[in-house]
Amino acid sequence: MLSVEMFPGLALGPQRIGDCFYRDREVPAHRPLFPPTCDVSAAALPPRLLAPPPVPSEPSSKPQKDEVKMELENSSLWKQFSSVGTEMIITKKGRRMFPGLRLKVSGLNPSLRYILLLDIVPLDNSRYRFQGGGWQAVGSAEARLPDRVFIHPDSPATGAHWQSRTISFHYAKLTNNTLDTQGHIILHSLHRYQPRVHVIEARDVLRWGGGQHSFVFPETQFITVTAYQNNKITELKINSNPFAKGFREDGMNSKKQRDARQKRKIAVLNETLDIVNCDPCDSTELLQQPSDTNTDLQALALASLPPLPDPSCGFRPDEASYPDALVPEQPLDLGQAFMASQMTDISITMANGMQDTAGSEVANNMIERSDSMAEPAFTSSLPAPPPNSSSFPSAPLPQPSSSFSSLPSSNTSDPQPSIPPIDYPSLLSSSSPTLSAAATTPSLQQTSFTFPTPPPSNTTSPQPLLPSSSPSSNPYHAVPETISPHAQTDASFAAPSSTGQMSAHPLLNQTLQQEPGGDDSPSDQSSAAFIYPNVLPTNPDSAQPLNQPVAPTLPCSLPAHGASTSFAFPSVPPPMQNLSFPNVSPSPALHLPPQPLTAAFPPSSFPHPSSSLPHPSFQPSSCLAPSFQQSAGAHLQNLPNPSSSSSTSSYPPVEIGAVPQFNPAPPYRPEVVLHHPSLLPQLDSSLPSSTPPPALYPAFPSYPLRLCQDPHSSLSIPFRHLYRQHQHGHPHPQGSYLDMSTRAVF
DNA sequence: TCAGCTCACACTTTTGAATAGC
DNA sequence: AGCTATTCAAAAGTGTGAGCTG
Repeated sequence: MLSVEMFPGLALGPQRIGDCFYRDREVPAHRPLFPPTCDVSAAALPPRLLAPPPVPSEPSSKPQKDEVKMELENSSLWKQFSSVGTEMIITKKGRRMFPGLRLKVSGLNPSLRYILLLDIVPLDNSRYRFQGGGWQAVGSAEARLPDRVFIHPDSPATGAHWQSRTISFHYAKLTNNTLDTQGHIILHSLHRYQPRVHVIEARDVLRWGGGQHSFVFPETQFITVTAYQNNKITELKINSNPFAKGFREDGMNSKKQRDARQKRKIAVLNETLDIVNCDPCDSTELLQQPSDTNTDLQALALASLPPLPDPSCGFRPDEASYPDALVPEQPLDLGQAFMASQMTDISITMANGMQDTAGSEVANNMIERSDSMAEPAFTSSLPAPPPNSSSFPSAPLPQPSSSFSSLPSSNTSDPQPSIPPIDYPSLLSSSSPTLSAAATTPSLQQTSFTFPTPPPSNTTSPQPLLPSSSPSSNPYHAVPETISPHAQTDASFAAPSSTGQMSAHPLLNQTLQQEPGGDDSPSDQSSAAFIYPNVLPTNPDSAQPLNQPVAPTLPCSLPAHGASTSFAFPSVPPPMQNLSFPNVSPSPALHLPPQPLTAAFPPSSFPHPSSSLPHPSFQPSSCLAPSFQQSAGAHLQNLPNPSSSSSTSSYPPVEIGAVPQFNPAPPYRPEVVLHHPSLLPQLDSSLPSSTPPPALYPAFPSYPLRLCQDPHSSLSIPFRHLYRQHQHGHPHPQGSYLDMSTRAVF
């Protein structure tokens, strides 16, 4: 369990509490977001600790931030899966997600740089089992696994870059290997999860302090499995995934073809048997056995026998389609039989293919595009998923206000419909009218982004993630940024005085030495390594523009060319922040009430002096949704149906708390893995646990950006793992620190 | 006994290198 | 020599099914 004690840096200053907000473009909702992991602790805390969102003193000083929107291009495909109950295979080596997350983002400042992240959080505390044709919660979830974040290979890239193309996270892999060293996202099997996408404004590569937006698409939630449980899902996967094309009706690896191959093998074995057994009498009897099973058994039993030279002897199974059947007497028959068998398959295949021309082909095309196209054209025999219903069994978990109302899944016969209905409409009700009908609007749009921090559940880590900030501290106010993301805050790159430092990796240094260019064009991404230049944990406040939440610095000490340099992420996902944190006084802020409006992300600890600074203010006017304010427990299902509300320009505020995934989650061992090449170098096992001497790095513009537009190139490099301080690690005297030595680093 | 997991398998797509042609 | 198109092999991504484990 991650605790503030272990990660002092996790403790949030008063200002941090305001980092997380639900934001509505039209009617900005100003809500603190708390990570699921914090829900538990939050639940235990008195509601009073959750100060109401401060009234926006400075409405929309940054219009563009309010305009940030994200669409799920392949939402229709996702909905098809969700209607059945999406299952995601997880393997030890890691498995890609299918469907993949294909997104379109808009509203970004074309000239600003952004980092896109993907993380997956548990939807509830339940473990599921596929029973009676549906998923049902059968017990409590296992201990939460280390949180890992997948950073889009293109990160950081300009808003123009992100907006000019479809953003795909299909390279992210899921694994159930808790000891995974590849940087894959670790999940438990038979648990429900919800992917989240975060857009972090990066003033420069070194600093993540700009606007933060989080997006949740309810239809993308899934249950992890090691083997598909629902045949419908299997069918959908096969029909939708190009790599599974072989398993389609017309595929060479289809059931039919596999059976045919098996029969041929059997035939071969039988031939061997024939050779072995030359008894004419026996062969006659054998020929009369239509059962493949019998022949198989016999063949297997006799396969080991030494072959006999007499080919004339032996039986021929009816299905012996082996072209080279050794039956001189009836070579033609055998051949015909074989051809007939093959032709049957072929004819069927062709027929299927012909039929598929309109269906399968379209499906294939769609499938092929599914990864690249927004709208999957897949049309399956499966009943169209009810717009609002999900086949996911409702978990018998305490979901104070869940937008997932139990809906009659396709498996109406299921005696135990435990599928929490996924009310897309409700969640999508917030969809912006500007979005295409096919596009799915994220249910959650947070103005500020903070990574989940470990819940102070256990005694060792009961430290509050949130600042002890009292309402008076007005934690919900974002500290106005004085510096635009573009502005090169050289000063900000000054060596961090904070204890937490991350030494730059050699690769990083190399990159740094390279021409910063700042060109986000893919062509520039020759290097898979994306360097996050060392950033000084200096007070970002001065540099941060108003209305911008104070970005937490993430000081990490990493070896750089033998010389450790300071490397700080002003605002980094909590997991990363856990790497090393300056002394942060633990605050009771962690004790947050389990209000439905809790932020999806726990406020990350922010070591820098921002605490003394005014809280970042989120355009209250734009961030606070009246409906939310009125009823924190408002359920998503109460939200207007997207279809009906599509015309509405305003996004109904969505309570994260209402979303199952944001419900209290079991304690977990916080662990952050940045799936980005640039982070790899930093993961050297040689990383010093102590804070290296701070190094001064040039401003962001001067850093060469190695954008990984080519996923392959970027992926060729092992993901870097940034581990949080070990659970049992002891807090650094000066506060949090990166204890890389306690954990295996790859 | 059984649910869940691991692994090998066959198939497919993707990718990059090698080659040929202009 | 440089560029483009084609071919080929390797790598990686799929679901399946047998076998293993607790």
